[in-house]
Formats: sequence, C-alpha cells, structure tokens
Amino acid sequence: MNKKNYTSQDVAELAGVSQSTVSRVFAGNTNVSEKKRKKILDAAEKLEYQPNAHARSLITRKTMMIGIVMRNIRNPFYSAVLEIFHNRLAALGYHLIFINSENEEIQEKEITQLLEYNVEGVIITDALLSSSASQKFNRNGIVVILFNRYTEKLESSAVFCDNYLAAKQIATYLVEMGHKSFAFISGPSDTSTTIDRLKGFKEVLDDRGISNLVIEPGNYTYESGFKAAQELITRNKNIDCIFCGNDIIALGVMDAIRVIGLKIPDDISVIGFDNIRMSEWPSYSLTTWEQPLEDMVDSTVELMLKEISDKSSEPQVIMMKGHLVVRTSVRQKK
Amino acid sequence: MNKKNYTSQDVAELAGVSQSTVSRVFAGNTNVSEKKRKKILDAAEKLEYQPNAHARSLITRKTMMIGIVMRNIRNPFYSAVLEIFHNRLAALGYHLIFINSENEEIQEKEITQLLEYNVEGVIITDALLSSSASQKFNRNGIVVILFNRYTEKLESSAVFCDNYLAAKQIATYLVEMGHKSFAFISGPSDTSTTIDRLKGFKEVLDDRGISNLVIEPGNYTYESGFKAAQELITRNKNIDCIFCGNDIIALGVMDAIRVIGLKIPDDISVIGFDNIRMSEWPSYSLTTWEQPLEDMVDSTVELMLKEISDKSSEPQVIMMKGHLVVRTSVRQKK
DNA sequence: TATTTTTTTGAATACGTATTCAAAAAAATA
DNA sequence: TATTTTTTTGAATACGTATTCAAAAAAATA
Repeated sequence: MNKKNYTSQDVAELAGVSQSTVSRVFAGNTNVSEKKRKKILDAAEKLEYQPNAHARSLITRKTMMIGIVMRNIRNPFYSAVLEIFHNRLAALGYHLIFINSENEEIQEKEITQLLEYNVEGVIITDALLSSSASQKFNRNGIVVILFNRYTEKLESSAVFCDNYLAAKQIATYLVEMGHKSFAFISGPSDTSTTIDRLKGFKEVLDDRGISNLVIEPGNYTYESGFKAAQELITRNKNIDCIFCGNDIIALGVMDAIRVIGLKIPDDISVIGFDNIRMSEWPSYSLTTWEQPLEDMVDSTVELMLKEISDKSSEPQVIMMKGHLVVRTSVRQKK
Repeated sequence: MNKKNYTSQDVAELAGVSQSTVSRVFAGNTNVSEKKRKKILDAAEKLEYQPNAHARSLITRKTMMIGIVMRNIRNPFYSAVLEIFHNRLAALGYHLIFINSENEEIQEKEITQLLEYNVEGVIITDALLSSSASQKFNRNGIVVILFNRYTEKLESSAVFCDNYLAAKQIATYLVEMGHKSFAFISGPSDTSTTIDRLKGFKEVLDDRGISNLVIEPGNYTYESGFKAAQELITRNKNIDCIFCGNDIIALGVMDAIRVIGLKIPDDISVIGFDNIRMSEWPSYSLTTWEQPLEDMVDSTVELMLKEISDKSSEPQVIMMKGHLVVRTSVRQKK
C-alpha cells in the first residue's frame, strides 16, 4: 500500500543518467542538454518523483520555512495578518510554520521547535519575546521581526504603527468633538501598543488640562471590553467617551453600553483601533484608527528577505502611520 | 556574526565520546551510562546544540509535520478550528504547515509543497480536494482527512457534522414555531455542507407540503449574506424566516435586515449554523446549530494518528451530531 | 576468582539531495 | 582537418542525524 518514495537515484536509473544530472534538472541548473533534460523529466513524471525538501535543505542550508508566532488568532485583526503574511510569503516560495502561543511570552519549547527546524526567519505578532529568546535566535542566525510590537532594547527588528502619534490624533479628535470626560480601556499593560497608545492619549489630555482620564484594564478581547465597559459605566456615570485599545475591545464595549440601555454615540462615544472588517458592519459602524495592514506586512516581508540575505545587518525599526476612519460611533457634542 | 551551527559531532568531540552516543542521548535512547549522558548534556548546553530536524527526519522517516489547508481563515469558525488543531497537535509534538488556499479547489502547487516537505498528514478544511490530488497524497503515503467536508467517492477520511439531520431539525423547529414562508442562503453549491443542509431542510418542508422555499446563493461570507438578504427581502416581501448556511452569513443577513428597517425576530426570524462566538454577542443573539468543534477536532486528530501508524487502514467517515442553541433571533409566531 | 550474561560504546553506514572537480563530449575557431 | 574553447556529464563527497553490528566494558552468576 505505502509505496516507496522514489528518489533522484531511481529517476536517474530509469532515464539512464547519473543522479547528479537529475539533481541539476530539479535545482534549475541550466547546464543540462535538452535531450537528457527531457528524458529525465519523462522519467520523473512516470515515477511521480518529488525532490525531498529536507535532504535538499541539508545541503543548501535554505529551508524556505518561516515561523509565525501568534497569540490571539481569534482576534480578526490577526486572522487577517496571518492570511496576508501567508499570501505574500507563499508567493515567494516560503512555507509558514504556524505557532499559536498560549502564553504572553513565547516559550522555550516553541523556540526550540523553530530552531530544530532551522526556520530562516520568525515573525512574532502579539506576543512578547524575552531578551534571552531573542539572543538565541540571533546566535542561530535566525532573523526575527516583531510585528505590531517592539522591545525597548532593540534586539530585533520591528514593524508597527506609530501608536503614540495615532493616539494623540485620536485624543485631539475627541477633544475637538466636544468631549469632556475620558476613559481608556487598555490591553496588557506590558505591551508596547498599550504603552504608546496610552502615552499619546494622556499627553494630549494633559496638555489641555484634562485630568479625569479613567483607565480600565483589558486584554485585547471582546470579553474584556464588555466587562470593562460595564464596570466603567456603573462606577463613572459621567464618562462621555471611551478610547478602546483595539477594535475587538470596542465591539465588546459597544455591546455592553447597549445592554445597559445607553445609546452610541448619543450617550457615549466609542473609538477603536485597527479598523478590522467588523468595525464597518452597520451594527457597529465604529470610528477607529486604520492600521495600514497590507503595507505593514509588505514592509515586514521585505525587511525579512533583506536580513535573511545579509545576516550582519543591524536591527531596524519601521514605523508606519495609518489614519482615522470616521464612522458614526463618535458624536459631535455641543 | 552568523555563527556556525554546532552538530552532534561537535558535541561528541567536546564530551569525548562518539557521535553515535550523542545521538542516542538526544533520541531518548536509554542505553547510555549516566556518566556519559551528563557529559554530553553539559557539552550540548555549552554549545547550545539543537538537533537538526531535517537530518533526523531523513533517517527516521518521520517529519512530525502536518499540513493544514484552509480557504476562509477570516471566518471566525475557521480561526477557531486552526487554534484548536494547533493546540492539540502541538501537544503531541507535531508542527503545522499552514496553507491558505485561495481557490476553491486545492492547487497543484500547494500539493507539491506538502509532498516535498513529506508532511505525515494533511487536514483539509473548507476546501475541495480533487480525486487526482487525493490519489497523489495516497500514493505518497500521506494521510488526508477532510474536516467539515466530505467527498462522495470516499477516497479519504472525513470528519463532519451530520448536516442533513441538523438541517431537518432546524426546519422542524422553524415550522413548529409557526413560520410559513422560508428562505435558505447557501454556501457554494458544490460543497457537501451546502448540499446536505439544503437537502435536509427541503425534505422537511416537502413533507409538510410547504413548497415556497426560496434559495439564494451565497459563499459563506458576511458580505454574501448581506447582499443575499437585501435581494431576498426586496424581491420576496413575505419571507418570514431565513435559514443561513452558516453563522457568518447570518450576521450579514441580520445587519441587512436591520438596515432595511425590519426587526429581528418580529418581522423576520434568522437562524444560523456553527455557533461561532459572535453569535452570542448581544447585538446578534443568533439562534443557531452548534457544531461540536472540540470533539470534531479531537476525533480528527485521533483518526489521523491512527492512519499515520497504520497506513493500510481504509478511509473512515466520522459523523457527529451537534445541537440547537436557542437564542432570540427566532420568533414564536401565532 | 572464573565464567557467563548484560549493558554500553564506537565504527561504519544510510537517509536523499546539491555541489565540486576532473574527464568526456560537443562546439567554435584556426 | 587540427586545435582550442566551451559545455555537459558522472564519480565522489558532504550536509547532520539514527541505527546496525560487533567489540569492549561492566555486571551478574557460578
């Protein structure tokens, strides 16, 4: 039943040539006469020969594999990220090893797996990378790029949105729309996204002498947004706008507000971050900040290819802009 | 910068033993004296030695890699599927090669990639598998399991919900709730899920002498549901309930209905299929059919392991039940 | 202690490919 | 046609590991 896998040796025998020549044909080497090439391809087809990628990678030292580590694949933002990364990298011949990290920080076991398989690069989204992990990858010549995150110490390259600037513009927008009383629902407090978004937001409020910002902790999920909004509203009756750490939080917030019986944006304005597809669904129509996802992925892929071909290049940070997408969840107040 | 990767040979030299013995330690072989084992582990740690998975797989003929092919990762149902499959398989030491098929049918190129990497198994969800592709996998001793799909010819194993029976129960429920005028929004018409759900639904209606079923084509996306509902309602004023091919369609349908200005369930009842997380969000509160996702994944993994260890086993079909989850999108009519 | 049995060890080899190097064949030039 | 240059080819080898087999060492038994 389980037929033997044919090898380049089998093809060579059937075609009456040496294994080297078969290998040359499949490695795309041009120095093979048309006559033999044809014979070899015929024989290969007859045997349904497939080169063995593992044997090949042993010699070439190219595995054409990239690891992608995610923590929150159920967040539609990251589903989209995964899809786009796959499409870009597959087009370049790379294969994706998908790792769903269950913990906030990428685990020893997961690192080991990626090292054993000699991935050429690792993309880490939505997860933290310890300094020691980062060094481990570096020492093994594996390129690491953080996506939508960065670390202070700059041990690996990173591609992300300028969250600080975006949050400033969001705050300015809310203030100019006439809001007086502000809340922020955060993600995990040790993520760069949360830190920068809060920083920019708070700075604008401080500049304008607004000191009543309420901060409610969340973890970038619908459920955490829902719960945070409930607490927030029952505790602080006068909140008139909520800046949500990301869109999926915002959806939970909006649902909670409505369950309580308040109206959006009449009673409370809500603003998100990411511009996931759902935010434009009429049930939500969420005003939010769009991250230029496709561009971010393109930059990440480009940077990764560059670093793979030149391992000695210094870690690099690419910061992108994005823009406000105005829908109907923020009200112009008098 | 790019330091050489150390090999078992390097470890052997540092520890003063042979390469064979180092290999034995890392292959988990017990026949190594404690003294040498310790020396080897020390040396390995000092060099940060990682066995090379590709070289290993060449000998053992086990790659510990599984391919997972998906078409619609943006559908939250499949994000969840991916997450659960990853968690189960990672716990067993398997690695996931993720492939996002852009076409309805899995492509030659994608098959080749999986063959080249000698994956031990392939899980195909939400995509079609041609007969020739199926044979190709079989001939190479690669186990294929269809998830949430099956093919008529039974060339590979399949795990799915009894869609026919579920649709019958859904139809019965709608009839008994007093509905008179029915619509079905389908997925692609060549998928087994669509075929069986429509068949079961129609059969019950036929049995009860109801012949006014309107069928609107969709493709298992929010957008297709939205559009289908718009057309349906403007064309057929009297529809009083819509059975949606899956939940994400149902969400689009609900939004479209509300945009038009009708109320759910007062004017139109909506029922879905899958029970994705969003269907319980208060904005939707969708009555739907729950697929026993965790159980389906568990069965798939179990079946896959069995077929990997016994390649000569016959293709097997596992059909699961699921159950109706009643929320508030279906009305009891008089 | 002498002998037998069991455990540990290393040399040799294989997995399936790409590449180097030298030889052979073909093509280009004189 | 004879010579030089270029192209094609195959033998040998390497990538990094696991495993077989026989020998050596250790443990158990007489």
